[in-house]
Parts: sequence; C-alpha cells; structure tokens
Amino acid sequence: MKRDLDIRVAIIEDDETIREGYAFLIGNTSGYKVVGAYRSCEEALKKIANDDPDVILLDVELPGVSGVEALPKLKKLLPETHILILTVYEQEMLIFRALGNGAAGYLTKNTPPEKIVAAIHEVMEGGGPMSAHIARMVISSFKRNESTPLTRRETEILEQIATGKSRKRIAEELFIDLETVKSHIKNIYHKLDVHSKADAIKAAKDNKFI
Amino acid sequence: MKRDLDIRVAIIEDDETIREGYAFLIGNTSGYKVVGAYRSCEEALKKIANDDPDVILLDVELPGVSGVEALPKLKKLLPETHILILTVYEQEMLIFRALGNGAAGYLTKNTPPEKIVAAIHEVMEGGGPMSAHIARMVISSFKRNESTPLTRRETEILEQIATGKSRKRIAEELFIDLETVKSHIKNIYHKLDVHSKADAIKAAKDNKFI
DNA sequence: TGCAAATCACCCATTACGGGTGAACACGCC
DNA sequence: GGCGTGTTCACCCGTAATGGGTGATTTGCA
Repeated sequence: MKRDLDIRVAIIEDDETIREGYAFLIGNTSGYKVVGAYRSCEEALKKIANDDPDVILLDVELPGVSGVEALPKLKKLLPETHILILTVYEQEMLIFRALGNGAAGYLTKNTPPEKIVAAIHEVMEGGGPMSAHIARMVISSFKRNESTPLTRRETEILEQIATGKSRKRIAEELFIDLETVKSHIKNIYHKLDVHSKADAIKAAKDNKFI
Repeated sequence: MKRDLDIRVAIIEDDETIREGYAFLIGNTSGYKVVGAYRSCEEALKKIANDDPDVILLDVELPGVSGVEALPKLKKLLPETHILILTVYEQEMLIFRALGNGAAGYLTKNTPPEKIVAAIHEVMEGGGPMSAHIARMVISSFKRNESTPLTRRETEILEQIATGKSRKRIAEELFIDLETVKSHIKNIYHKLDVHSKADAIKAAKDNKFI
C-alpha cells in the first residue's frame, strides 16, 4: 500500500508559520515525508484519509473543532495511524483527555525540531514520546499519598468498596466476617469525616489514599 | 548541605558488574558524583541517609527486600530524593506499583549509558524519564476503548456508579428521574451481561469502557 | 507493657438494589 | 415516511445493603 519506505506524516495546525515550519523540517529529513498539512480539523477530516499517514501531528488548540474532539474521529478514520499531540498548554485535564482519546504521545511546542523528528520515529517503534514535564505529570497521577491516615486494611477495604462490591462480598473475598468489614468502614468514615460510600471514595481519591 | 554542585547519585543493584559499570559511568561524567553503591535494600536503608543523594538508581529485582517494597521506605527516609527504577522486566503490574510508590522514572536495563545519565539530569529538571516501551504502556493505560457498546449516557451513568453514588443521587445530579437512571442501569447490565454493580464496573474497567 | 490494628458481636431504622414490563418522544438515516 | 436507537419516565415486586451506636477480644510491634 505504501508507495515507499518513508514515514508518512500529516500535520494539523492552524498557525501557518508553525505548520510550514514543521512541514519544511520533516520534509527535509531523510526517511520522512509530509503527505498532508491542514489548517483545521474539519478540513483534515475530509481529506486526510487519502493521505494514508503513519503519523499525525495534531495541535489541540484549534479554532472550530478542537484537537481533542477530533481525536476519536481521526482514530476511527485511520485506526492504524499514530497521533502525536502538539500544544503550548500543560493542563492536566487536557493531557488525560487526549491520552484517553487515543493520542500516542504528547509534546509541548517548545520541543526542539530534532526532538519532534525523534518523537515521530519513537512512536513508529512502539514508544510513547512525551515532553519531560508532561511525563512527570503523568507519573504523578499514579503516585499514592504516603501520609494516608488509613491503615493497610482500611485502604484495602476502601479499594474494594470503590469497585462497587458489597460489604458481604468483600467479607467473603478477604475471609473475614461481615461485622469486621462494617467495623473498618465505620473507622474509615470517621477518619475521612464522611457519611457515605460515595463521599469516602471521593475523599480518598482526591487525596490519593487509594 | 550539599558539598558541591555535582548531582549526587546512589546506586542499589545486586549485580556487581552492573553496579560497578554504572558507578564508573556516572563517576566519570562531569557534573555527577556517585555517593553510594549498595548490593541490597537492607544495606542501603541502613546507610543511604548519610549519602544525601539527589537521585537513587534502584533495581527492582533484588534478592531479599525487593525494589518496589523498599520504595516507600526510601521515600520516607529521603523525601526529596528522586528515585529512578532500573529493570529488565516490563510487566504492567510492576510498573504501576513502582510509580504508585513514588518512583520518578522507569528505565529498562537495555538503556544506553548516555541515556541513563540524561535521565538523571531530566529527573533533576522536573521530568519523568521512561524507556520508550514503558511510556507506551503508561499511555495505553489511559486509553479508552472506542468500540464500547454503551451509549454516551450509559457510560456517564456507569462512571457515576463507579464513584459509589446511589441511583437517587445520580438522578439528582444529572437532573433526571430515578426511574430513568434505573432504566439506563438495566440496559447497561443487559449489554455487559452482568447482574450487579460490582460486575458491571469490573467488566467496564476491564474493557476500558470507563 | 501498652497502644494501634484487626477482629467479631448485636442492636436499630432506612435506603438501595435487581428485575419485569411497558410507553412516550426526539433524532437521524435510508 | 417509517424504522431504529437513544433518552426519558412509570409502576410493580421482594431482597439485600447501608449507616450508625456501643462494646469486646486478640495480635503484633515498639
């Protein structure tokens, strides 16, 4: 299907200077080829399927249909294509929405040109290129709060509650009595100063206790 | 406190050849200094506090106390120190446990020496260095399944259920009737072929529908 | 030896849950 | 124009789960 061995790159970016800059950079790197460049998602969604790109560089802050909104549509149109996000913003919500919608990498626009080319290569090799600060935020999102007021057992039980299991089922799976589970839950509620499952789960997640 | 401007690195690694190799590499790079090298976590936990390291390179597959187990203890001992995981394994469970326990980065042992030094630098600058394949796995963990059988509304309601909220509360927050929520839940259960909250949440999470 | 953690017990009233059946209305698609 | 899908709401049923009070025992680590 591919017409040669070059990595086929498409660019979706509204700023002409930046778009042309990327196109020039990538087009002049051996092994890479620009097969499409668009100023909007609407335009790209109509024509990009014909470009058969391996990688799409996607700006998230576009006028009209934003990059994150277009992501699922691009993925549906080109399921095998890797999509790299390019942005000036480093907002957590935006990052996690983009990654949840199928982005294969996330780069900030201060990324030096040679690193962008390296990222395209990396994503083709099964990697997940991210700018340093983005990577740190992603890693942080996994990190638990080490100064939890909950004991080991309480944390374990709250995790089970957060999966929707009933106290009875939790008791059975942990080989303890239902009364013991109730007792732990009462202690959890006191420590977190809440009066319901939902509030306990929210408080614990907000504070990264679970 | 710091005796000079070098980045202070400690190494915990049982294989002597590898340990010495890293020590030699880092010690001979200007701007870096090896302040400790240990063959086990037990040994490291006793003495490492005196080294006052900026970064610790930590092997996860150690005899005795494993790297992941030692992570919380090291973090408690040296809260300001960045810990970089070094491993041959790329198991998801190990990666997410390590990141959840406070690791600042995750490198595989096939990482070339100059990249290890770069990773130490990157972590000092607020980055989160990861090997390419690890980064892809981390990113994948965020990705939703685009071919969900659930509708938009059903997904929304299942997400609410997964936070532990009651149907009544969900109805209030979405400004719809309790009966409507019940109706959606019945449809969700049918689609996922389950008969309880817990099973629905599990099925949806396993398939990345939520 | 003492304190925290984990275990179990019995009390109470209220609410939530799972399932069946049916129906109205809006929207897009052929 | 009609058909399917998605969203909304209604009324039925019985069982199970929840939140809270009070108190007691045992185990393990410091």
